[in-house]
Amino acid sequence: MAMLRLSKLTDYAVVVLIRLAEADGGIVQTSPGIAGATGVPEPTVAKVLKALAAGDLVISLRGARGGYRLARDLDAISVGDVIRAIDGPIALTACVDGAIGGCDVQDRCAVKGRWDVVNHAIQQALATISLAEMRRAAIPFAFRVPEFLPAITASAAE
Amino acid sequence: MAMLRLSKLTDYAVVVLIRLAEADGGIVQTSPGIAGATGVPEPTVAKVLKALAAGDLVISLRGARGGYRLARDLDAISVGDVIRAIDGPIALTACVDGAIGGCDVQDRCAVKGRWDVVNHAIQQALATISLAEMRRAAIPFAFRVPEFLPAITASAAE
DNA sequence: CCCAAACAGGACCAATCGGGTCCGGATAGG
DNA sequence: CCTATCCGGACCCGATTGGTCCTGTTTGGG
Repeated sequence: MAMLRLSKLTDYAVVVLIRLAEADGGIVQTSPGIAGATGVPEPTVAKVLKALAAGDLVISLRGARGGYRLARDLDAISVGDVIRAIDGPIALTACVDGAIGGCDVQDRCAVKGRWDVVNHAIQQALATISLAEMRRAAIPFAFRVPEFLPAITASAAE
Repeated sequence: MAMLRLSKLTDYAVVVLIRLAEADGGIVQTSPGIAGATGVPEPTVAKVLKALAAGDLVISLRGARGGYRLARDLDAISVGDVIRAIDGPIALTACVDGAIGGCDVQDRCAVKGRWDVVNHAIQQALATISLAEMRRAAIPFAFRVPEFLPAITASAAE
């Protein structure tokens, strides 16, 4: 029903990353700790953290007293980075240029590289928004105003 | 694997719409006719056409000698329109502001309206690109080289 | 020196969703 | 009046995702 399937895992990733930022300063946090603080199930948190670590968005400290730490400031992490770390590379259909196989109507298919343009526009839009902006846009429940987006309209204009 | 799941049905929709435009001028085309011309299975074409008609992108003429006709010029149809007609409203997760129910951690969920910002940016990007532009970016079968798409990088970059 | 805590990296299962097909009903032309 | 064609469902199958678990491996503390 929705096209922007960021899969809910990505949503959790944002929650986890912001939680990680709120108690930053080099302080490592464990998976169960973050799970308890965010309400996300522990195994899921662990899975998300692993993907985030593989994408170099967080640093993992192994062993006892280990945990996770932000690799970069939230300002340096874009939404596209998170999506790419969780859901893999951002591509449109199976019909995109790098597709392996599956499009059975390739002979007639008139949309070979067509979506690349759209793809590029999306990626640029995603690269524009940082997690810091998303945290800023998150209103602590009480002050939420439906259509209030100060930062983006100016910066994402082009 | 891919986040921009425009589901392939949307891809077909673009093919069908462009096919519809190539023989426009008030000439109605039948589902099997379009299917034969594009290589897309007939039932799928019919399904796509229905969704397109429901989204007011094409006009359906019922009865014998009936068929489909473009409702607007390709220049007036954006990619977002097509996606919205096929995949429904463009939303990110089930966690978006208008979600009915499903997010079980709503109490702790710190990303209430956060994705709306990203969502808006995406929609704006999709509204910018028209089908006419996508047709322009398509290579007419002859210049198509399997692994090598020289024309796109040059012509679409502009 | 040994044990506990915590990450790594898989495999694995269940459920949801999308892709695709088909059928009866309505409608308009011949 | 008959036929061709669209309409609007329901329906099934496959794929993908969400979520869980288990077995190492590493590191700090007793």
